[in-house]
Amino acid sequence: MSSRRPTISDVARTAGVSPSTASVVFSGKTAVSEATRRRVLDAAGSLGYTGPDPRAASLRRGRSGIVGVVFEEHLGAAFLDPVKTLMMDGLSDGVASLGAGLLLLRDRSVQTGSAVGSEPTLTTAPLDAAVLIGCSGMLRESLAVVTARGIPVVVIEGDAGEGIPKIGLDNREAQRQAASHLRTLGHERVAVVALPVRAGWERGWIAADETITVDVTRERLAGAREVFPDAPAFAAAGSFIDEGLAAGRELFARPASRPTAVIAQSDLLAAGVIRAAEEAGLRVPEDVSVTGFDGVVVDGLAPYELTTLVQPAAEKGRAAGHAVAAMLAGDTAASIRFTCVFREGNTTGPRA
Amino acid sequence: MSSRRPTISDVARTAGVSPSTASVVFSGKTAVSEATRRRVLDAAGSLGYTGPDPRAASLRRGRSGIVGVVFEEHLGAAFLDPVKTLMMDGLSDGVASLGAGLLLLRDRSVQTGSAVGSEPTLTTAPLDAAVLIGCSGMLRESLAVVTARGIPVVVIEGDAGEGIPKIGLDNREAQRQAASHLRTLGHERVAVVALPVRAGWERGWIAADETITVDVTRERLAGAREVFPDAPAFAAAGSFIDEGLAAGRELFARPASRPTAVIAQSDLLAAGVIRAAEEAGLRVPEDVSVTGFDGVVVDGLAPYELTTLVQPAAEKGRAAGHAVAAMLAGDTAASIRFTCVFREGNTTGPRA
DNA sequence: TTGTAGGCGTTATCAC
DNA sequence: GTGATAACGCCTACAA
Repeated sequence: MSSRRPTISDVARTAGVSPSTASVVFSGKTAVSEATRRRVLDAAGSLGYTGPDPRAASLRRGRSGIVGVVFEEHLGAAFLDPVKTLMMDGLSDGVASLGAGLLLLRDRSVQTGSAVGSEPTLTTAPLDAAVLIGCSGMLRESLAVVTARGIPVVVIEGDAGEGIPKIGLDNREAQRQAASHLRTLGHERVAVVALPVRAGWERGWIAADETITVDVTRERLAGAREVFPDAPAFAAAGSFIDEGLAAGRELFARPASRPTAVIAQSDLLAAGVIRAAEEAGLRVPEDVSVTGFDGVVVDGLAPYELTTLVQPAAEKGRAAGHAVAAMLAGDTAASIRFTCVFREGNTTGPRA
Repeated sequence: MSSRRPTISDVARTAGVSPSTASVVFSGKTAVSEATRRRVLDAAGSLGYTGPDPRAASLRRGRSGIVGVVFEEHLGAAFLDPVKTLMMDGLSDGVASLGAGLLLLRDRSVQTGSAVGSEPTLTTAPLDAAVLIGCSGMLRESLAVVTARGIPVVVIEGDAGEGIPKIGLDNREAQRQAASHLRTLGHERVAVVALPVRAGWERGWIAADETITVDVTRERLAGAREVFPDAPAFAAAGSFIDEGLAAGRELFARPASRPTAVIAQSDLLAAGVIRAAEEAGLRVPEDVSVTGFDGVVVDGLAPYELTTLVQPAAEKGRAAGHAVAAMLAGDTAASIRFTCVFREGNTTGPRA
């Protein structure tokens, strides 16, 4: 009935060896005679010692074995986004080689209204490294925190500036391909349904492109604008079917100005736009063509197969994991830019 | 160009105060005169000190602010399961009040083939508490590790035995309802498409019910058997549409023995079974009725609305979070059993 | 309000 | 192969 949990010293004492020897038995860093080893293990067993306290070990080692994954949004929202889901999958693979675990974190700036200092964050979590995801303006802030702490950082889909490895896509070029495809089909009145313009954005028309702080949104829009310089753009509040639906309703509201094609910046948005079209009595692709982005499987899109850009989401995560591992090993990690693959489905067709 | 990161002592020295005073400035545990406070903060700024090292702080405090979430499967698979996704959402809410973050962990027993001791696990992660999810046989092992470490633990969907709070569903009773519904419709030849029987299970017919180590699977099957004692059961290798498809093909292979109704233990499996039915030229629900379980939105199920049991997935997560918080506060947490709601869709109908 | 002292549990280093 | 020693960086009684 000891009042506290046994420590490695207790074990060592019981086994009749020094603490350092006992430590070595558990870490395996140095050879130990089989006899000693046995005695230590037995002592541990009889004392109910289950191994070194990770807190103490990580203080001593300077490593916690934890990689933070910073999401801008509410975690639930992150899980609901199929692209992020795939990325996490790859990321968990990527850091596994490192022997690290993933700690889910929300961005600081999102933690409004919560009790001061109670949240465990970028500032207070015992991280070996951090991966910032799907970033934007928030990025600057989180990045500042992390770099100030001297923690290696990798950014996925966002620009972090000098010396920060970033894993991204050829967003602009890819989106341009989709736009070209539409132009080839004869479309001229094209509208864009964009991802959020910045954190906390409410949906609405994008007035000035310069106000866009989210890199992905800006780049994809730029790609579309290369082909259709005057295409109006309506930004959603997030990558959800419902947001696409709302945006679509807006686009199809006035028959006179209705576009013959819509470039959605994500598959989920595209799915919503298609629903809005159906709602408005428009056929896809006969009356209106729709393109997506991501190449993920979408809910209830049944008869349709989106014309979209397939991105290697899981690969991005894996690459980020490897980059982190490299940095932790003292190497420098290079930025990587993945390429999207255009895939034609049945949601685009010749202009009516 | 100091060779190492500044510590709180460095800051204190620079500010001309004692380390403890500096510490207090950062923790806010005690009042500090505005002047001292300023000086300390200034010193910190000039030294590039970004706050207490979490590793040291957590050693000292005995708390890391991290709650482990243990998945049996590959993390990616967990993310692909909508039920788990919802649960994580609720869980992240639930522990937020605690000021803790979620560390994603894979179960020990699943880590086959990886380098020995390199993985950060239940054994080595600095956890304040753990939540075991969607458990089964693995549970015993993980549980042993965690309890041996003296870490508070909560189990979602699984039996952990004495004194371990568990968050679950009325699986058996709920599944019995669906079965009754089918019998009311006149069905007699009913088959069950079950969730995995144990970790690492390959799909196949369940020979003996006693071999089922996964609680959810066993309970739901028991519920179905209350109404259809002789219903054959085919267990999938996971809760995926493709698995349901494979199972369905098996069920519909021999016309002579084909069931008129299928009880699937998850909505995803049900969706797959429906596909298999279509493939076999069977109409749903005219030729074969199908019930699901979970009440989540399913991919491409378009014209169908599953007859299913809606479970409060997010609530379960939230409850687990609260339970963890309670235990950490020294209170005892009670087990909770949520109730599923039967929802009739258009995938069940009278026997042909 | 501020300072002093001691230890949280481990492990790296180096000598034996 | 084993042991003594010294941090790792912080926090919190308790004393002043």
